[in-house]
Amino acid sequence: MLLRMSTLFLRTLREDPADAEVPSHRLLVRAGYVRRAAPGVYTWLPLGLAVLHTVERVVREEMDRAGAQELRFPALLPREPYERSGRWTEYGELMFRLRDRRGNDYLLGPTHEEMFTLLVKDMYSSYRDLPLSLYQIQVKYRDEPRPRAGLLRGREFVMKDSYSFDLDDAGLQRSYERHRAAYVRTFDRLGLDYVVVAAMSGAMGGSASEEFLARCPIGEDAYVRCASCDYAANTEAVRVPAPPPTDPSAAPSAHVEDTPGTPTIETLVELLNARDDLRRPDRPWTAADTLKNVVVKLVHPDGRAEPLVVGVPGDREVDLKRLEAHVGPAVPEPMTEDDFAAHPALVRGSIGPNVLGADKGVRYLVDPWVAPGTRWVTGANEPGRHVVDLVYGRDFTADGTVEAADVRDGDPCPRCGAPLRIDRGIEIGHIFQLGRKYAEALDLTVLDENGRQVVVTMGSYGIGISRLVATIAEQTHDERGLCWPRAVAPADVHVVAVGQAGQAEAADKLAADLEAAGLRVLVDDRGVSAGIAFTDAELLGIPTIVVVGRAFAEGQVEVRDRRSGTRRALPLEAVVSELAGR
RNA sequence: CGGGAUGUAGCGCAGCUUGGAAGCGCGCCGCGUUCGGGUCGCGGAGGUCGUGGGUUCAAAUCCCGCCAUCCCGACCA
Repeated sequence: MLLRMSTLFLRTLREDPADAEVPSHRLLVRAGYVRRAAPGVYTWLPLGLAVLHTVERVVREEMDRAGAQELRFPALLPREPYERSGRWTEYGELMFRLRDRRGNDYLLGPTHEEMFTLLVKDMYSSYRDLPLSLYQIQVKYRDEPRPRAGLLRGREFVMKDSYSFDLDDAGLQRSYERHRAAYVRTFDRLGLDYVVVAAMSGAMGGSASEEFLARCPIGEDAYVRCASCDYAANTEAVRVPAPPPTDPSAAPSAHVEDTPGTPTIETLVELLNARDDLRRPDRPWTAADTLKNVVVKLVHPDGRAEPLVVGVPGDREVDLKRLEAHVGPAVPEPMTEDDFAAHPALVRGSIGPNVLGADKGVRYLVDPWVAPGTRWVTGANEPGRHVVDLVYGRDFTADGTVEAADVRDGDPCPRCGAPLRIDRGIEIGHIFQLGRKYAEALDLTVLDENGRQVVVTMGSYGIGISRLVATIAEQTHDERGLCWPRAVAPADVHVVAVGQAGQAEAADKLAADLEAAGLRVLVDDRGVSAGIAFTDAELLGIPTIVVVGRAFAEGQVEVRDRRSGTRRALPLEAVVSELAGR
């Protein structure tokens, strides 16, 4: 492959586009790899498409190696399968819907579990056909409420999705492990810095699930990692270890106290510490001794809304993202003034457990930090009064527990107790053990060796291919521009000619020789000034830059490494063997 | 959906406060010049000032509505 910049469909931009914030987005647009077509929708220009294709190829090779078979569904899908699985409703606004001239409903596929399941149901009916893994690399559509950061969160994006079909749980486990191994190989080959973390299965349903997160400060996912053991989890999926049980009989009976002028946790703690009769003998009161009952509105997919009260320690916030992972597909939202007006029993700022509970019409869940035997100060359901020494399990109970309190840097590891470190990442892959949810809904069964109908168990596995392009750019760029790893660069060598004493001709010949030696070559034959040629070469980010310039008169060229910036002189005739022999 | 900001030439922006002939830089076209880090000079092409209404002799500028985009929070590959 030989690309000449004089004819390549490319225009680099000197300035950052106004709508781009994160580095990968800015650089991919400036370097002429992609262009925005609509919010969250991008056009792939020749160089960008080359990178996309390379990433696809690596993914494809590893999926094939893992024994999965490629096929491809349409992006335009009929309503019916999604109606059957319940997702026509569950997916809500996130789904692009359209109608044909006859008034039939269609959608642009946000994911394809239904289609795969139905296809296998159509074609297979025996346990002898299993196990089976199928995949496709395809464009997905999701009407994201907020597309962001260029390719990182688009409304149209390229995804590799695969599905495994097994007769039993052990088979599913094997298929899952194969996919996991294939993902590790794929992301290693692409040169990514990533972690594998425990995840919630979310809207997909099912049980075990892990995410592959590329470490990156602008990532949208927060995860924790244990400093001492190998525990790692998305913050949504962290399980807080229950505090050691305390002896409730050691606590005095609960008593209501007048606490005027304490609208906030902070003022309440201050007052508790200031009152001689309430002061703790062992240590001062802190916000962590208070129980905060936060009201949220739980909105169900069918539009129904109900209040839900979540009890968390007063020094922590309710993390709506974590909460949602446990109450999905319902979505928790903050309460509005109107919502509070509809529930006069809930006195804002003073909500106590004795008015809560499913039996009283308001569902009440507590975070695991609120464990049996723990002692709390909390609201007494009227302004200016609080209950002290209220013991969970003795004085009040909830309808259940839910992991909802925010996770902090330094929180104990659920496995070994060492402090957790919190960090951010970009979700580049997600693997699920779906189980039988879709197979049951769509009636995918096979006959086992005894001739009995058995429901198939499934796994679902995704890689965000277009997102990977941006993620790699994000992890590898520097202040001068893109800086591709060799495995995904749109070319191997960028040849630049500067000067007029025959350099252009020599560069062109060198480029042709490099191509003949099997390298992918980009040559800057535009005849622009050296400054422009060098700056663009650094912006485009091809790993090796060869300069045919000043030293050409002595038969020398300069070979630069884009990443390290190192430069060395080589005789012109040695370049091909040197670079091709890499 | 809540909060913040922005819409003026292909791109990046000024002009708006205080209404009075649409500007600058980059890019693009032509001629010359220069040639290892965005050379310099001369001459050009290119704009319904997001949109609808209002005020006014006169609106990019003032007022009202709408639309769009970006950023920050709740969703996901």
